[in-house]
Amino acid sequence: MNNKNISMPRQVKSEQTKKKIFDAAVELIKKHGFQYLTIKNICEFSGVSNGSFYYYFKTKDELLTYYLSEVYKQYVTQLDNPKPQSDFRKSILDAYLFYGDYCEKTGIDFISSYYSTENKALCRRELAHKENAGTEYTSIIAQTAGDLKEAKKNDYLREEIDPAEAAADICTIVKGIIFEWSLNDGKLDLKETMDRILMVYLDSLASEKFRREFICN
Amino acid sequence: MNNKNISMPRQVKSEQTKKKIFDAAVELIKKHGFQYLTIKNICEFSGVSNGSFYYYFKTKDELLTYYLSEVYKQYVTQLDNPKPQSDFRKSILDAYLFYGDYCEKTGIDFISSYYSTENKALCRRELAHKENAGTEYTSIIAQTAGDLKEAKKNDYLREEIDPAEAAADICTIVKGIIFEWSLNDGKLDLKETMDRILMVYLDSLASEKFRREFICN
Amino acid sequence: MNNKNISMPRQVKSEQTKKKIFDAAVELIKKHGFQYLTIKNICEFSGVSNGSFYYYFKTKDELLTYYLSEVYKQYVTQLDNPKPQSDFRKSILDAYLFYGDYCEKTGIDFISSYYSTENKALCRRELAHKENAGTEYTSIIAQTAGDLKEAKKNDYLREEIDPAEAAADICTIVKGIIFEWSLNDGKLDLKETMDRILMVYLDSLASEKFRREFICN
Amino acid sequence: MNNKNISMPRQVKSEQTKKKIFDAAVELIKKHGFQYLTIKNICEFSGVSNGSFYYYFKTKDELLTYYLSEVYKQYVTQLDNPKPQSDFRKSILDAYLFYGDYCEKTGIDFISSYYSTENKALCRRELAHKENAGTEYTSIIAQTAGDLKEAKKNDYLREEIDPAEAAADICTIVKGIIFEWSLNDGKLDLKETMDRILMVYLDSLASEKFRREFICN
DNA sequence: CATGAATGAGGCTTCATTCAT
DNA sequence: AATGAATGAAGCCTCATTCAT
Repeated sequence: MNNKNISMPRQVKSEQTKKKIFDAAVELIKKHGFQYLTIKNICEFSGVSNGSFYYYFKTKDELLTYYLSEVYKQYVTQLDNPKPQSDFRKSILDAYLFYGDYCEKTGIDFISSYYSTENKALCRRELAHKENAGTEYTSIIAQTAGDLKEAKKNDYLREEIDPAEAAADICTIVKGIIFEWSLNDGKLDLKETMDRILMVYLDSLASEKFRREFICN
Repeated sequence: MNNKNISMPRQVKSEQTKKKIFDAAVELIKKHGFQYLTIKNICEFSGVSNGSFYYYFKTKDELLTYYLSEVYKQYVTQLDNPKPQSDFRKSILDAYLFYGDYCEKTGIDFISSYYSTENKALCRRELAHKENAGTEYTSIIAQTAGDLKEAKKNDYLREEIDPAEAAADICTIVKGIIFEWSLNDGKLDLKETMDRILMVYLDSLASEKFRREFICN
Repeated sequence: MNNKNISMPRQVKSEQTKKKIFDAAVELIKKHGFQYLTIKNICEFSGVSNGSFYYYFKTKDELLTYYLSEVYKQYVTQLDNPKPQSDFRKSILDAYLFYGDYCEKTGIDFISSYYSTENKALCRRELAHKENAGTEYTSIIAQTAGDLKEAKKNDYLREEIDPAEAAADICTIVKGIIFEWSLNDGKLDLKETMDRILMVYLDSLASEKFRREFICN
Repeated sequence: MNNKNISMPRQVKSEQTKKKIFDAAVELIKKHGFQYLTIKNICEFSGVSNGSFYYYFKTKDELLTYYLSEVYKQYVTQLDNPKPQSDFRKSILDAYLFYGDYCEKTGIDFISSYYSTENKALCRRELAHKENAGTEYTSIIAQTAGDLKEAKKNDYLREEIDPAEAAADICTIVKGIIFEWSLNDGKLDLKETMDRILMVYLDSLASEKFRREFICN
């Protein structure tokens, strides 16, 4: 088909096929929703045979898992450059705004289908037992927890706040926001809503000391 | 079959059959989840024939629509008695704890299936245009908004807070909590999580005046 | 299709459909072997839709179970007239010769396919746990055991022989004979072989008293 | 990969690969049964590529054919040392108990799969016409027949018994036992059952003279 | 010799829906 | 009103085999 065929090493071509399958799946969900994500459709759409699909993915679920890891990789890559910030609220908010950005780019349709209560990939408890744990959320939660611990060390957090728990709770809130965004078919400013809700919540975590230093009055 | 058949007016018996189907559907979802809600199962469970099902409901979707409106009716009935409270936080929290209670009683399986991004019944925007608008949430949001407006009137809310918007945001947060609860298959203390997250958020809405009067130090 | 269609009651037609499926399955095995017994083939061959197959049989295995019960019914019917015999050897032999006859009529091809170690329908242990236990063998074994018990009561059996166990062992031997018959594609006189082997075995069960009365010298 | 590659003649390495495939197949059947014997599994288990498999075996069936001849070779080797015994019953029983032992060691799964009416390797009639005639059974039958002939020469057998036929019949009975053992997934004491059934049968072959000399009373 | 990507027919099962009775 | 037999598209997955490299 293309001029690369001549010299393309096997490995590269193989990866391309897997990518074709993956891309087809993403497109299919974006355009038609989760319920259209059938093996047959994936194969037709990607121009790959049924057998090939199962050559690359042992099962349909494995495709989803693969999706997660890919998202995670991309996420981590862009996140490599940490931006140390003194205001823990900003730092946390930024992380989630980045994720919100990703959601918007991925498209409302895909995210909408992806946010199913049956999609255990969204649930850290389930994934905790698997080796390939580490989804978008586990990563962000870890970062958030780090930020909160740092803040606590500096007495910027109210005493009774447990950084780890609060990090998980923030994640839960974000799920609510994205769920709502999906319900409203994107007719909701995702990042603005995140900003508003999270800021109210995060403000509440701050200690008096933090208030004096950062919020002034 | 039974002696009631003789004297029962047609219409009544008809309604009864419809109810049998409906009840079976509810039970089925509660006990086994949405994915078990097949026509065959409904018929077996309700003791009604396949053909009868399609006499009362043109399609499976029609049953679901009917289901939603019925659940809502029952819910509203129980909510009629409002309990005025001076601490807006408690008032709002109570409303949602009541809802959490309802969720727990309804069962994780049903709720889990119900919380789909495709279930527009959860989305106020969509329903605003329909006659049967007003789901569980529109009701609680309205109440919450009322509470917040009342609070604002008494200067218990920070100036920049918009009661209506905050009410909606709280609802979004709650969705996140229930979504998380579903993802974790109920292995999460729903009401405790609500309490924890909402209290942090609601605290943040309160004005200095409110703090002095209710939180003391 | 046929003139019966007009007045044929539902129930009858339903049974006919089930029979069509069943007959198709039997024919298919006879003509092409077990490996051709696929749902698709059954449906095409019987002119019944895929859905109908699953309306009558929950699963492919259920079809086989059904086969067993049918065989059993026929068997029992023909066996209704018991023939009391003083020589337990003859009585037992007759029962198995009858079964051998049935096998021959059913056809070597079907029996050959049917006698698979994977066909748990042939295994009494497995069936013992099911309600619909009672296959061809359980019935014959029961009868044989009865004959042997009766013989023992009359001191026609050697002391150390356990009637129940011996009945089961005879059944095992018969399986061996039919297996061999199948291996040889029927080029083996089934009933003669049964006669020869079983007689040797049964002779050995007899007591001295039996020998004196029945075998003379 | 390893240093042996350098000096190993091509042919040897070739044979090694074929052996690896073969060994993997044997192991696979022993451990997981015939239904696990897929090309994919063989390749994964043997560490040989899919393509290599088809280099050495034109088809899956060719592997099975190869398998049969190999197993037979090994079996015969172990049987070379005959043990002369005066009691023909013991001699024959021992031979089959040895075979039973072999079956147990080979594993219920393989034997279960192997005992198919389609496996003509089990049928002496078929094999008589082929070059590679002589399976496990032809060997044991020959030995048994020899034992019986010897017994007949000494007047230890009832007159009407045909040694060759009886030898074949014993083999048939054993097939029945192994078939039953397979049906019961090995939950049957194979050798005990062999002992019990064969002894009853063999007893019946014995002449009065034999009884007087060996069984005493 | 060796590799492994690619194929596609075929297997079993589920399910919403239609329609004659 | 009620029944239940009949339908067939669709779903996921397995597997022996081929072929370019």
